[in-house]
Amino acid sequence: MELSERKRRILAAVVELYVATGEPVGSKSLCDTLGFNVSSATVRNEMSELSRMGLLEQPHTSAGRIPSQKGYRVYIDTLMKPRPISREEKQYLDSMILPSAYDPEKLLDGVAKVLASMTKYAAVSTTPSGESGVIRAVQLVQTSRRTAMVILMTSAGTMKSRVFHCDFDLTPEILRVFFRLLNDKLAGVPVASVTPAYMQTLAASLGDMAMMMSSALIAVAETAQESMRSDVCLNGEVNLLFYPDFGQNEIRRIVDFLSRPAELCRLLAERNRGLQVLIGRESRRPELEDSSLVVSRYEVGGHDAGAIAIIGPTRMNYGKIISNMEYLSDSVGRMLTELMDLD
Amino acid sequence: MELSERKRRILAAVVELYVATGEPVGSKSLCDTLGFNVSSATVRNEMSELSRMGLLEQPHTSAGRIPSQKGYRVYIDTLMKPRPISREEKQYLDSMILPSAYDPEKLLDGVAKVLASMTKYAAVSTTPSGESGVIRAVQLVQTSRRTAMVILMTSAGTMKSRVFHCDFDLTPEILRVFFRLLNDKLAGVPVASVTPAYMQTLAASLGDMAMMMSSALIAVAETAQESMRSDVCLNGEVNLLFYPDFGQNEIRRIVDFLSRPAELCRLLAERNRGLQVLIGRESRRPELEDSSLVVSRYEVGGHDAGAIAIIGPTRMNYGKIISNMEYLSDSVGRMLTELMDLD
DNA sequence: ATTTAGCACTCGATCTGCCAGAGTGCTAAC
DNA sequence: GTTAGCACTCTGGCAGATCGAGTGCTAAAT
Repeated sequence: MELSERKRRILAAVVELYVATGEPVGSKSLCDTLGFNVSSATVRNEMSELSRMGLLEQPHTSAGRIPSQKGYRVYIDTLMKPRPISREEKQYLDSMILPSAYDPEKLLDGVAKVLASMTKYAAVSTTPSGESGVIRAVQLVQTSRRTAMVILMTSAGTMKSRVFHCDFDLTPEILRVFFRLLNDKLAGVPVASVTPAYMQTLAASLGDMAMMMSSALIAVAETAQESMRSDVCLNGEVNLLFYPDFGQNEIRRIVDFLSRPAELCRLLAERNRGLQVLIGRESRRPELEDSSLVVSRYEVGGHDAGAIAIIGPTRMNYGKIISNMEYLSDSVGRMLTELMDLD
Repeated sequence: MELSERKRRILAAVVELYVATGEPVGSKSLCDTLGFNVSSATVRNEMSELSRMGLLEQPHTSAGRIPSQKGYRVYIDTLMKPRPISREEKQYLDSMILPSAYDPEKLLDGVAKVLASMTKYAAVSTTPSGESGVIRAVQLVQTSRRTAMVILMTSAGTMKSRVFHCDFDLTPEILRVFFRLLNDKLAGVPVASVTPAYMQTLAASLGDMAMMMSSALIAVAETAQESMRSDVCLNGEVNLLFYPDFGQNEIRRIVDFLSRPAELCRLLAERNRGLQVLIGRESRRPELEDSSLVVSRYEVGGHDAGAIAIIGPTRMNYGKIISNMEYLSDSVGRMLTELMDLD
């Protein structure tokens, strides 16, 4: 599997040319573009060997070569020079997400937007999952005469809120008492254990209060449940339309896949920490066999929390994307850690 | 411009057949489908006259007829029988949006989602605009040692929140004092007048407090600013891909238009109350000349607040959509009014 | 032992002409 | 006013011809 220097350069050139133009690369144009001092015939021989090794393939007999999925893999792992992100790019990314850095969901939604508009691919992000977190605090705020808001913060960096109605006028006193009770009972409790059954027993221990505040208790349970869920933010699916790589059918399959948040979430969750590139079938999702996925997990307060990702044609400018996504997922983690005061 | 009963029936049948099949309707198939006791030749004569009146048109000489934009207009205004929404449909719609009825933005986003999935067109909704509202209350909640959340409610049914950081540990006392100050100064003030300049003078009148809480003041100003904005929720753009009515080019123009929230917002804002159908060029947007727009404004607490809309090909099943959208915008209005305790 | 030039071959893309089918408009009869 | 009949028009699909890009192989050159 050792490649000669010349083969390495040829493979890299094929990938880069193909990514740039979208057309199979012939021996002639390869010679022209990369000023090798060899003839097209030599290049042809090399290419033919790369084909035999499974790194290049031909759409049909009399066409040029395109990289195989294995070819892309070798390119990414050993040939591609990582292009460090520039100061301008950093500033651009920061400036796009900073305005929504006041709320985890808004932030991740903003990240998906900027990713989509920057890469021109489809972008996905998941909000921090509070699955393994414990309740840090519950807050109660009156929002009108008979409505109030429950806000539930977890140690995993989530913050969820919900408005509820009462059928009597709320007073600061009532809320204060109930606030004490709630925090006494719930602080430090793993969100995962706040099930309907748990709330039942909690209600029992509250006596009269539980009757009055049943809508509040329901709201608390719902925010707890919701803290465990990762929201999936999807953006820029339409970008995929403009790649000739995808036909009507591929598009349908991909869009259909993207429209299933649960599966998408699972796909992003089965990655390791850090950044990972999945080319075509490597994702083990038949719907994505013609697409590539670049996933980068982010951490909040030192713990793995969520992911950002883009999905595009296998023919993708990996170099540019990887550095940007690494920076972006770092930024997100930092901002959320700060926002949630977890540092 | 009076149409004979037979012409009316023929026009209606052409619209309905064309909407159903997407193919130009010929005299023969018209005769078959609608069991008129006349021959295709007679129908041909009638159709030819409808063409002369500008209600039908022919893609080319030897094709069947399709409705012109004027034809659709006549159909919608005078021929279509409003199909009342069924109990099941109501239940379905309610069940889809109820789970997100705890927050205005979530709700409108949910509405756009259900609209898109139900109609298979692109759906848009705008969150309530607080432009003309006054501040009902400002709430402050501690969310961690050094962070707190500002929540700002307006009489227009908006509720916006923002987390801010302090560089000292917050205490309930500080927050309580600051809460009193804020509400004294801001309750009843039109959100539109809470400009940076206004906050400047407010800060001046707060003395020491203003220094300590400058990040809070900024957060308040930002929530006020944001209360005035309508957020645009967009969903289901990809649905448009699957209509043969649109070619690559039309799709590009439409998607491009949809990606500009400001214009979209303006388009929805220039409508009257209630529901309106805009066929093709009636929207006065060249990008939408091949599409139709169904907009329905909703009210919160008795005042016009926002809109929901769908965008699809001119060839659209208007009857079904109109009744559903009327119900949905009513529901949204009701839910928000209740959520914000404005009834 | 590599590299190169030359050449026959393959295959997709494009263009052409052709034909069938669907639908019309018109005319003349009912 | 309605209908049957007919000539006419236009699209869409299909078959065949041609073009061009690119390959693989062979034999000569370095």
